[in-house]
Amino acid sequence: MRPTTKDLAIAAGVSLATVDRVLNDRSGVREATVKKVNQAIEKLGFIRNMVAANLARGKDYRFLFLLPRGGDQFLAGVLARIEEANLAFAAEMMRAEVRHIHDSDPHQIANLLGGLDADQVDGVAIMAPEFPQVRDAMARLAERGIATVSFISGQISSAPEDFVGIDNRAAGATAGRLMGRFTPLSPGKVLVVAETMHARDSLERRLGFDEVIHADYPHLTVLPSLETYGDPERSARIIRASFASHAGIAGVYVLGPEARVPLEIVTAQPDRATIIAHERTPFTEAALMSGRIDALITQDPGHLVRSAMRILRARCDRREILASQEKIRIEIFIKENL
Amino acid sequence: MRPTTKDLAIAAGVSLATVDRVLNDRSGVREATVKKVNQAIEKLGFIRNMVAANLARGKDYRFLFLLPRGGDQFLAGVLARIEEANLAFAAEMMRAEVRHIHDSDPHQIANLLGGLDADQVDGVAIMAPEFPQVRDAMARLAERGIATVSFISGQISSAPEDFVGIDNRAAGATAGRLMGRFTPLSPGKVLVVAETMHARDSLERRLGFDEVIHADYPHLTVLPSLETYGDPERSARIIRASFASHAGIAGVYVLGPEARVPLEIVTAQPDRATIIAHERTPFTEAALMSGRIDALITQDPGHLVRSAMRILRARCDRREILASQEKIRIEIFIKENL
DNA sequence: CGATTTTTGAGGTGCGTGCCTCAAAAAGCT
DNA sequence: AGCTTTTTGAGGCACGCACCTCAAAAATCG
Repeated sequence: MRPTTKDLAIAAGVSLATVDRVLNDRSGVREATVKKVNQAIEKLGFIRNMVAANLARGKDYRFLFLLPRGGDQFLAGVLARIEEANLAFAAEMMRAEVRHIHDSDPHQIANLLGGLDADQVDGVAIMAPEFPQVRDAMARLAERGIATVSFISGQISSAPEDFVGIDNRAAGATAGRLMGRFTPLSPGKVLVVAETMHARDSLERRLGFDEVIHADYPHLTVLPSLETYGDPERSARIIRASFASHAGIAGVYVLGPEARVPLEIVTAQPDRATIIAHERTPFTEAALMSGRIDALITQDPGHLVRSAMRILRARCDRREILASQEKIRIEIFIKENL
Repeated sequence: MRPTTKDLAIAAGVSLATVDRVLNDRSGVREATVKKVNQAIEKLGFIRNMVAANLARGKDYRFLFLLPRGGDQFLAGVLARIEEANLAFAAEMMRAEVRHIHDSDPHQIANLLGGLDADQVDGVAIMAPEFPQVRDAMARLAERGIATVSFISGQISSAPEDFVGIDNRAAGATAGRLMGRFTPLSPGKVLVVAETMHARDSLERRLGFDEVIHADYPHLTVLPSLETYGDPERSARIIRASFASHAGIAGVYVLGPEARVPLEIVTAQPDRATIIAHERTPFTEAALMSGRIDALITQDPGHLVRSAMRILRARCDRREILASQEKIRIEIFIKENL
């Protein structure tokens, strides 16, 4: 049987009340007594039953996901997974809500964060571009006892353990490697399509991609990134223009999750280029199955969501996390392992 | 606030005792009353707090992993993950033990299963080859109220929801696709190395591999599988012999987790063949990083272990699982996304 | 209809912990 | 030493549920 607080009290030679004070680090306990209790914890291998603790406290964990308002399919998937996680984690007294933000309005985001109260929210997962205001607001949340993690797009300041998402440089490098190995050894050009290169994620992916191509596939020339700004028409126009002005495009790397327009244009070309895109959505999935996309570099939205919630929860409980479980993998999908 | 059993009792117009009888399906309640309570559950959206229930019951979940005695690095990784999971799941009152079996002795396995008692063990995850005796023993466990899942190597009889592991045909197909795309378009031969082709896993991987190669890469010839029987010397001998008698070996597919010997021989050849292997171990990882292996097809041991435990737990609680969380992915690793 | 059997209710105790109160003990100070 | 302040202890109630007992109510049967 696992030792309980009662056993602990006896072993430490103190009362239950004192054990309780130490465990929940309340004030009014001498250093020496704290030490006695901690030694007893060591000796007994006491593991606190957080489940009973939360029951007693009547506590449930309320988390907030701050996500961009944008409506791409990847984000829709994340939302769906949050709903799912709410069901799965209901038994553990955790629930998450979503609040949408304008990801180009740091002021609004900072305001929202500033308005959060520790007895309404226990933790926040934030997906937002980097702004000093946001970073500061996050720091102030921490001071008020609200746990935070950066979600998917990491704030540069955030420590690795506060970031839930993939290493985008490595993801780009992965795309680069596949591009190199999937295209013929003869000289060719590679098109890179992004929504915007102002986002750090895109920059990092591009960086990783270029590194690999330059180092190991010098016969490939990576063209300057095309920015669609999320506008399908502009997107179609600039991609068509690229094909018109460049002969021998052997590959296309789509940096973001919106691959529809690039795909249409590319597949309409006489010579079929290798296409590598990011994120698994109903669209990219279908394209992969039908052979229009050659490989997908993804991160699992379900894992992202659950991991964020588990990490926030661990922070609330001042617990260590199980690193191996929370490491988000850069997944490679081809038709066969979808 | 979530409704409690007390709310349920009021809503159903019965007493707490009756609610309790229904929830834990004890006898002595009329059909009509059961129905009333269930309707109230629906209406209130009552979710039973299993955490409090288990606290009250003083219950903890004891699971058993039955694993082959064999000592490959992949299995060692699984063992390590079980230890890890024991820490992570301690808070949820679950723990797992490992018992080793001779995977060629169905009698021993069936005996072991037959000797298990429902008040010592709540669930069992079994990794064993297919034998009728084992299948029958598993069925009898179920009758005695002990949950079971097949672990990694699926019993053919087991329903998909009782299997924790990957689709090996698809894994083989994935390897086939990568082999096809990673090797030159010129004619070549592909060596397949397995520990034994008597295991269903190996057969399925080979099957999936061949399907893809035959369909899409007819310039590649897949040679008959070489069986090492886990013997390094035999292994070295037959692989060397293959290289001696076949010119133009463009690729090597190592079906199992023991890639050391094949790798040594292959890298010693003048012409470097593409190597694809299974499972992530310290050895294969190092080989991938140094470029001696081109790609790794893996399943995450940590995920396998946790998933098995969550599924067994859900069975015990007669709960649905979150399918998307329990789906084991066929992962592709290259140097860049390791 | 009365006798018997089956259902149901009321209430208690315990699981491991949080959190509160009040009084007692210990420590620190002049 | 006497006083003040800080620590500590004892005990109780609560959380949501399991499980037990005993008696009362309802259904069933002949």
